[in-house]
Parts: sequence; C-alpha cells; structure tokens
Amino acid sequence: MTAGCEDGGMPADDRPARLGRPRAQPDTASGLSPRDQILDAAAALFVENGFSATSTRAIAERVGIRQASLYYHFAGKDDLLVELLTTSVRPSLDVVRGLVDRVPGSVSAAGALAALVLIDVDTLARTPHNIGTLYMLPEVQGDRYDGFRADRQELQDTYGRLGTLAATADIRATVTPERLGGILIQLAETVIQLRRDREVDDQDREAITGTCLRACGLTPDAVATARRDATALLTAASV
Amino acid sequence: MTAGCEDGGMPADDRPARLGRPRAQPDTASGLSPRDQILDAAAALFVENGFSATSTRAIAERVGIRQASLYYHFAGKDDLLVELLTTSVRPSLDVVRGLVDRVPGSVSAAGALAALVLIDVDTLARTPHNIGTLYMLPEVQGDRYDGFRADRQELQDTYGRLGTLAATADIRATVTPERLGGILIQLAETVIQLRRDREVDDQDREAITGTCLRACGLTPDAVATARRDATALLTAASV
DNA sequence: ATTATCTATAGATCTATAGATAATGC
DNA sequence: ATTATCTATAGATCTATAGATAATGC
Repeated sequence: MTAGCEDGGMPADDRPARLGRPRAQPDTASGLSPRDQILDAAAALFVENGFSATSTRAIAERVGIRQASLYYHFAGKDDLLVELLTTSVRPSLDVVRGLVDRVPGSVSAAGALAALVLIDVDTLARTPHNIGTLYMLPEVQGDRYDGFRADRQELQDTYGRLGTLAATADIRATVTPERLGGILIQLAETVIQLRRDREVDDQDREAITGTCLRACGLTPDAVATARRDATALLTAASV
Repeated sequence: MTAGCEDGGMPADDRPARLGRPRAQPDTASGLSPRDQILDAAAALFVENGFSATSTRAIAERVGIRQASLYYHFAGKDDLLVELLTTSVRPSLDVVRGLVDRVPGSVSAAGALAALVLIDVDTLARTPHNIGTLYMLPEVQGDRYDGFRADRQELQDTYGRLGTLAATADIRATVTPERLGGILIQLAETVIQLRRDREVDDQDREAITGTCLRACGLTPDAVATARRDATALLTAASV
C-alpha cells in the first residue's frame, strides 16, 4: 500500500503533511475530510439552534477554521443544508425502493411495512446529531429544498401504499392512502422528538413499530406475524 | 352604551379617533388592538420563515407601523414568541385538566382519551396561521421558553396517563406511559403537518382519533364505543 | 398630561468576495 | 503550480434605544 497518495486516506502518524496552508488552529485528527468536518459542525449547530440562527462564523469556529474558509468548500450556507438534507433521506429511500418492489409477491404487505418502519426508525435513531430534526426547520419549505421534499414525499407515499395494502378492510374504507401515509411517517418520526430528550432503545423501536401496525387495524396476532416477517426480511436482505 | 370610552371597543365609524400619534400608513380596521395586530403578524411570519429568519422590521411592515414602534408594546422579539407559545397551549391544557379529574369515576378512560385527542386536534386545526408549527422551532429549546415546555409536557403526561388507563393489558405491559404519551401527542400533532399542505377536514380528525385509540390496543368495537363516549362527554360539558 | 406612534441612529452582527500566504506536488 | 487555508473588508443587514411629535383626555 503506497502511503500519502490516497485522497481520503488516514492522516499521517504524527505530522500534518496536508495540502494547502496549515490551519491557525491545528487540525484535530478526526479522520474526516475538511468538507465533512464542516458538514458535521453545521449539522450539530443547525439542529441545536436552527438554520438562520447559526452563523457561518459559528460553524467555522466549531471546525477550527476561519469563517471565510468555508467558502472554499461550499458556495454558501444554503448548500450546507441542501447537502445535509439530501444525504439523510436518500439511504432510507434506496432501501425502501428495493423493499416495495417485492411486496405483492414473496413478501406480506404487513411484513414489508414493519420492515420499512424498522429501517426508518433505525436510520433516524442513528443519524449523527439527530439530523432528522432538520426536516422540520421552517427554512426547508423554500424552493431551494424542493429536491429533498420530493424525496421525503416519495417515502411518505410508500408508507401510504404499504399501509393501505396491510390495512384491514374497515381502515381502508375510512382512511385514504395519503392520510395513512402522513400518519405513519409522523409516527416513525416520533424518534426525532424522543432523541431530543434521551437515547432511543429497543423498547422505543418496538413501541413505534407496533403502533404503526395497530394504526392499520392489525390484531395482536397479525402484529406479531408482521414482526416476524419483517425480521426475516431484514436478515435475509442483510440491509 | 357610551361611545369612544371602551378600551378594546369597536373603532369609530369612519374616523380614526385613536389615542397617540397616527400611523404613517393608516390602520386597516381589523378590530384588533395594536398589540394583537403585532402578535398576529409575528405568528404568520414565525410560522412561515422561522423565528430567527423573521426580522422585527418584517413584522412591523406587515402590521403597517415602523420597526421601532414594536418596542412600545413588547420588550423584544423573544417576548413575542413567549406570548404566542403560552397562549396557544394554555386553552387545551385548561380543558384537559377538567377532563382528567372526572376520569376514574363518571367517564371511561377511552372516552376521555378520545375527547382529549378531539379537543387537541380541533384546537390545532383552528389556530390562526397554524401556530402549532412554532412548537417545533429549534429556538423553543432555549431556557427562555421553559414555561411553555412545562405546559406542553403536562399535556403529554396527560396523554400518557389516559392512554395507559385506556390501553389493553398487552399494550400496558410493553409500552410505558411516558412512551405512550410521546406517541399519542405526536399523533395529535399530525394536524400541524397536514395544515402545511391543505385544510383539515372531519375525515382527518376521525383518522387521527381512531389511530390514537388503536395505538392503545382498542378493538374496532371499543374504538366505536370510545367515540360515542367522547361525543357525549364533549356535548355535555359544552366545551 | 398621556398615549402611541414617528425619525434617526448606534453598535453589533452577518455573508460573501478579494487577494495574500504557506504548505505540498511536479 | 496547485491546494487549502489565511487576513481584511465591503455592504447589508438587524435589534434596540433616544428623543421628537401628533393625536386625545382632562
């Protein structure tokens, strides 16, 4: 292995040996690229204080660089939020697309829904700095973030479609797929609120998944079956 | 009735006849006091753009006064948000306190829970400018808003307590009151998200209430009974 | 005299750009 | 030469205060 030639490689043992003018405050060996250091700092601050209340100066300070240096990596503050939002829905969305394709065949709808909720809850529970919080920022309503909102809408539609397939007849008769999707995604996102107070544990995941299934009218037995199907599905697909 | 002596009375027929220097842009006869005009404008803008992204100048402009004139009525921008938040949970909270006192006696727990959800959903559905959105602003995490957060926590605790009382044994065994409270209040607040896209109708209210009851494990029959109890409860109490 | 506005402005930001500089790479 | 930082700063805010002013009330 040739050392020092890789772009995203490990930092050298004890010397900076990095390209460009050295930072005034020397880099803490976090292993992240400057770009990712900035994104990480921005995420933490956006979540804590919101987008508009976070200054580019505060972000730079957290990284350990000067305010103007941000602009070498990003064209503006907006771009930071765009990047954070899109990289946070996309993974869920990709998994989900694979899942939904197999539904009317090898996989029960209730099992697929349970799997979707588990994946989504797990993703939201693991994101650094509880990035999911950003979905709720008022700034995200702006045109600048249309792409993200489209992705999120697709996720919600999937909740609606799977939920309706899994639902009992009486639920299907009174709750449209659109409404059900809104309710189910809202339930999954309970995790975001939870994380504001404490760590998320397995009992939380179980409670939320169970609630989603009951929301579709499933009986306790059907809930238990869907849970088993989801577990099988997820270990099989090795997601 | 003596005219022109009442504080919050109707404006005169066609003349301003109001105390203080007249506004540069003459008052649109909205019937609101200057203070309430400011609160209303602030609410609309906070909801649309967030707290930090809304300047005092923008608020003043919407009211039709100069930026500095805000400070005659409010000590600062924070105070506007404090006022908006507290006046928006308090009414729900007051009704809810009356409700929960009667529960272990004359009222079934499931009926009381259904009534609580209906009241809360209805309140959120009716607030001008969808003020509930403000609950989710990151700024509200600050100490400045402790009072509001305490009120909201009390509401959530009530959801947890009533939900647990109404819940079936299997739910009670796996979901703590704290978790259930978080889930139920989150469900009620689906309305807030809904209102971002469109008006809320009765089918929405029904879907959300139903989901809350099913979340507690109630069977379709039990849900129907709880619904009837809630309706009786609310018409009797003439809330 | 009291009230509710106004004008003007101080002082503190904040974003983004211009251009210099200190490393490495060739 | 290229890269990633730095310093310096322009120009545009934004919040809050000081003090003037135009009404009504007594």
